[in-house]
Amino acid sequence: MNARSDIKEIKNAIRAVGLRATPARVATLRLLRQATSPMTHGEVAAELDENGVDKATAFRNLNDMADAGLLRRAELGDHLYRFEELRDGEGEHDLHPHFLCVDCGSVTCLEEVKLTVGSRKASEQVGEVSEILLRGRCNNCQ
Amino acid sequence: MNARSDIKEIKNAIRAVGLRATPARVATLRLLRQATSPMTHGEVAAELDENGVDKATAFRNLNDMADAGLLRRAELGDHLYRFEELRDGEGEHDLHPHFLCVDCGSVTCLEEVKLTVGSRKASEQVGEVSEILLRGRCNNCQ
DNA sequence: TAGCATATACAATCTAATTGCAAATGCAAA
DNA sequence: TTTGCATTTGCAATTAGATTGTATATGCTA
Ligand SMILES: [Mn+2]
Ligand SMILES: [Mn+2]
Ligand SMILES: [Zn+2]
Ligand SMILES: [Zn+2]
Repeated sequence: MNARSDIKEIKNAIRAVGLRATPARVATLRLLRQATSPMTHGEVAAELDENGVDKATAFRNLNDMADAGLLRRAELGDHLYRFEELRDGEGEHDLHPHFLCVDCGSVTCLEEVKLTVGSRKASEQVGEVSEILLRGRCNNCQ
Repeated sequence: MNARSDIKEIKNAIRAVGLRATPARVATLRLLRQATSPMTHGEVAAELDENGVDKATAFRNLNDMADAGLLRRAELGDHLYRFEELRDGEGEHDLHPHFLCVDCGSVTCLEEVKLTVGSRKASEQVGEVSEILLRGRCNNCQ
């Protein structure tokens, strides 16, 4: 509810995956929880810079938390990494798709998007699909 | 049929989009026509390097031919650009999806993959989808 | 609260991609 | 065929995102 208990919860989440709950990591996860779409390393690093956190530290923390299974590191086809917290119970599989606007770079999480049965069969002949990405132009950019 | 007439045809294709048919460009398009999947800038540049073509030239040519509508510059979510010749009549829209193996980086062109009707509706609320990308692990990498 | 593995700051490094510019060249017009 | 000139090229420098090395600082457990 309040900021104090939020931070408690954030520290717990970080420790639960075997990492130390440092100020930089708490600030990172708090940022990502406030965000409505995945944030780039640059965006996260810029925010944490105001707290005196180095960008190498910011990036290492994002990668480490992703490796630990707390975050998802998404590559959306614009040569930037983006990070979002994994929903409770969302594993490496059943990751939700994203939409990236190639004009403005905005990202939308798409919970319900799926392939047709035929498409799923066709793609499974090639390999095991773990991620679906849509690209195009968002409504603001039409 | 033979190499001679192939090269004629390649030169024609390059000139048809308003560009000069230089040796570097002919070699580039010939490479892409032989390839079975889109090639990265690095792959193209490495081949052309043997002909004494500079990588900046290779990249400029790939970008210029893509801007001219002769090639497609695809971003498949691994921070590399890949290039493939546009099929005859394949415009900016109706581009076929790709599958990228996150392990070995291999790419497969998927002609038939589509979204379910519901998914298409859901994604159109966000914007106009022009590209679909699947990521996962190919059969070789399971 | 002491000990130590983990995490941090700061600087250096890596790779893909791009740019500036003078010299070279494709090609259309003469 | 030759000429004129815009386009293209080679080469070197640069940019930007991401990563790494390392000495110091700190979270956390005992
Ligand atoms: Mn998301
Ligand atoms: Mn393709
Ligand atoms: Zn947009
Ligand atoms: Zn593979």
